[in-house]
Amino acid sequence: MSQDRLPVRDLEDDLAAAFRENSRLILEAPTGSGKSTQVPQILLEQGFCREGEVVILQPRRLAARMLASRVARERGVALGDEVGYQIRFDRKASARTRIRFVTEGILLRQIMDTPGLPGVAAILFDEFHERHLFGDLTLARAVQVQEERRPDLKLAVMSATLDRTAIEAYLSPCRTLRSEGRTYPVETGYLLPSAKPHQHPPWELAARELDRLVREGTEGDALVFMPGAYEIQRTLRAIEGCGSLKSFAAFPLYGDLPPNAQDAALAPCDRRKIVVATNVAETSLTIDGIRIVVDSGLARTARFDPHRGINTLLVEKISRASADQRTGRAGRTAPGHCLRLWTQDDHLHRPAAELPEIKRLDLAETVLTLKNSGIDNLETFPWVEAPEPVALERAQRLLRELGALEAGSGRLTETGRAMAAFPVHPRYSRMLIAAREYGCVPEIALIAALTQTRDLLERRVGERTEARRDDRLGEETESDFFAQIRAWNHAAKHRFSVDECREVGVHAGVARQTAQVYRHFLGIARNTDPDTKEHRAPSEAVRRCLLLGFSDQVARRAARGTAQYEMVHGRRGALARDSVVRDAPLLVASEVREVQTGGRGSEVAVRLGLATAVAESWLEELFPGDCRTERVVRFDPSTRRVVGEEQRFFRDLVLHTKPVEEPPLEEAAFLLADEVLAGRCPLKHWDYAVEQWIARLNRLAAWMPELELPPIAPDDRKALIEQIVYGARGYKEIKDRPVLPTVKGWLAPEQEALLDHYAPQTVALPRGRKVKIVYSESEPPVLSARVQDLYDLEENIRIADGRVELLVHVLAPNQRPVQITSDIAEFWKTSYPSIKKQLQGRYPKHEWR
DNA sequence: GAGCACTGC
Repeated sequence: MSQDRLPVRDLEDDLAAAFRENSRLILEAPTGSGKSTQVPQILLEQGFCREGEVVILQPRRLAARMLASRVARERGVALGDEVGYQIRFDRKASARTRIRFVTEGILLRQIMDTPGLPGVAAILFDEFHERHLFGDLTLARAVQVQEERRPDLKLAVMSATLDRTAIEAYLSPCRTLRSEGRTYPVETGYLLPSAKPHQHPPWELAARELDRLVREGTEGDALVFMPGAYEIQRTLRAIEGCGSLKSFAAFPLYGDLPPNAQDAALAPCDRRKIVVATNVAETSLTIDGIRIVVDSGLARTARFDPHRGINTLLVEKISRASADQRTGRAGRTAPGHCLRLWTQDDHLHRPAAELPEIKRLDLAETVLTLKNSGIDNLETFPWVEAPEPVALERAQRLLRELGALEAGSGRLTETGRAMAAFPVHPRYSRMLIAAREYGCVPEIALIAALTQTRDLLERRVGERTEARRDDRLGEETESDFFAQIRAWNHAAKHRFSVDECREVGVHAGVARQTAQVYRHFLGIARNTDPDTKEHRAPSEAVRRCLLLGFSDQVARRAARGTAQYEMVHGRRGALARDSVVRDAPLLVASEVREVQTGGRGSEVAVRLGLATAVAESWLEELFPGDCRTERVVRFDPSTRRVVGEEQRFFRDLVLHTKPVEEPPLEEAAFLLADEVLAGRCPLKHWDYAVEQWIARLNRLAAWMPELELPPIAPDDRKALIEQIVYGARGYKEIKDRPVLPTVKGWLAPEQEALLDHYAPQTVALPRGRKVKIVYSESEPPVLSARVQDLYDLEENIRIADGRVELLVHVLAPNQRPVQITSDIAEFWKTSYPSIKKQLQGRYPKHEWR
């Protein structure tokens, strides 16, 4: 096969020379330079592979396979002979292989298992700018290996765009070479500030601007980038409404789309076409014939918040590098156009590149992998870019909790070593270890496998599919995993038949991949424990294992009939809508994720997914040291009384509460509650509060000896109580005071009526919570309400930034989030004078209109 | 009135 000489071939001699002088190299070469296919061949031709193979790291499986077969074809050899590839569950390579394309996880495992890398002469890190976690780790480890025992090992970092100064410093001493690309020019435009892009939803802007480009005569097919499936659907609808675009064929394209729908978007089309896509089209998939790119500049980005220990998936602005990558999609076959739906000024304020994964993902698996290969000191490990200390600390804490690391030394335990054999998040490997004792290894292996692939169950299926699901799979309420297991078993029974899977809304391809991972996990488990049998374990055993893996994500339902749950570590969230676990007072969530809600994504909420119902007795059984009972004094806003309670805790989570008949030391309880509620004593536990009081009074006695306060011994509660109860403020006065005044008394009767009218049908909270109603002085005035969780006595009314805020105590009968958007102009007219009058007294300095 | 980008062992 004849072919044009690729630009990177011009560097042939430089490359060889650089590698003879130096063991490290940076190659900056854009799309179309031929670096992925030619550089390995150059090394082979120049004699670098006499001692071993050249390994090329690829971020994607498909790319590894395609590149391998292209190079094999160019060299006229059979795939798997001189040229091969290796990805998970698929290897076409042999002892004769000299050029091997691999994915990142494969090489990471290899370098961790056999650090000397026998038989490897060179490693090329392709597409390194994507900065995947495994790629980063592999490079760092390779550099370490090269320095410690393999000075002959050649390393090259290849990329289209790189933050070169940083990587040069990291690899120093190293040579840097640059090559030309082979793409067509793309004319790139921005919106003008007068277009006010942030005031319009991206789908409107995209349809409008695409319409304009087409009317102006721009040629070729169009690719529109949107952050997710929802925005894609809106864009398609908006395009339908555009006159000039009527003759186009429009397709959605995103990862969760069934394969045939994806193929439809990629296939040639007899009309001009518009593909509306997510980030899949930025790197993973190429669409022929694209000459117009319209970019919303947005993407959903996954992060792990190490402070709260939850994953987030929120719409964010993409970086400049990512925008350039998207732009390049318009110039692959001919000169093209790109329109960015943001202003040039906005562009300049965007980050140069995406944050590397190591800076934004959960590092538990990373830390376990490193520790397992004898890297104990994570601070001296040569990170390409060091992770956040808090993220490392969070990862180590989880590993300690799972029993993988020793509490004091931080060294790997026996359990930890066994866990590291499983290529999966340590939570699941811990469960796989526990499953041996519980006799449910197959179930846990399947559960772990299910989390490693895309979602097995199609989301938002119609009623008929739902009915067939119920009919053929049976009903499941104990765990979302059990529902998935049923679905997978059903698919397996029908040999992953696409038709049967479609009937019940199961992705057949996903089910098939899950089967491979499942068998792999089962194999590893059998290696270490040959007695592992396949049988049906009781549901309880499996659920106990899940509890072991996710004990820090135990959640208790806030109230009957709500989807709101309180979690360990003071977190809270709402159970996923499609969860089968209904009515469970106690559950463990295997997925905790913050997502955007509301039309413009203005609000965020934590969703608890992959839920499993658990029993309270299991907590006592598995974590006896984390369960305890405490006596608590609490203010009950619905009765406005302080009550004494006995609370049962799992760590910091209250499992249930039992009223104590006569609150102990009731008088003091009132006082303490008052202190707590007024925010002067931010405590809720009785004993702790008393201790605080003792400390405070002792301090006071030391500072102000003239008061002649007698010192109080820590156990002298009686003396303390007396001081509090008969102290200067007076017990009676506090006891009789209405602790939580509502704003109602301050309003005119008609205003009260209006509040009454709105509140019962609009407010979103369990009984007794407060709602914050905000009156804005904008034109027209806006009245909106939002949840206020704090019982804030002082802040019933206040002014901030020209807005008047009232806190209103409302009892809410339903659970729905609320936005009051009724016509309130009239209400404002009548109520403002009265509110103003109230406020003038309180805030004399404010200027009132 | 609503919930979900992309990979990899």
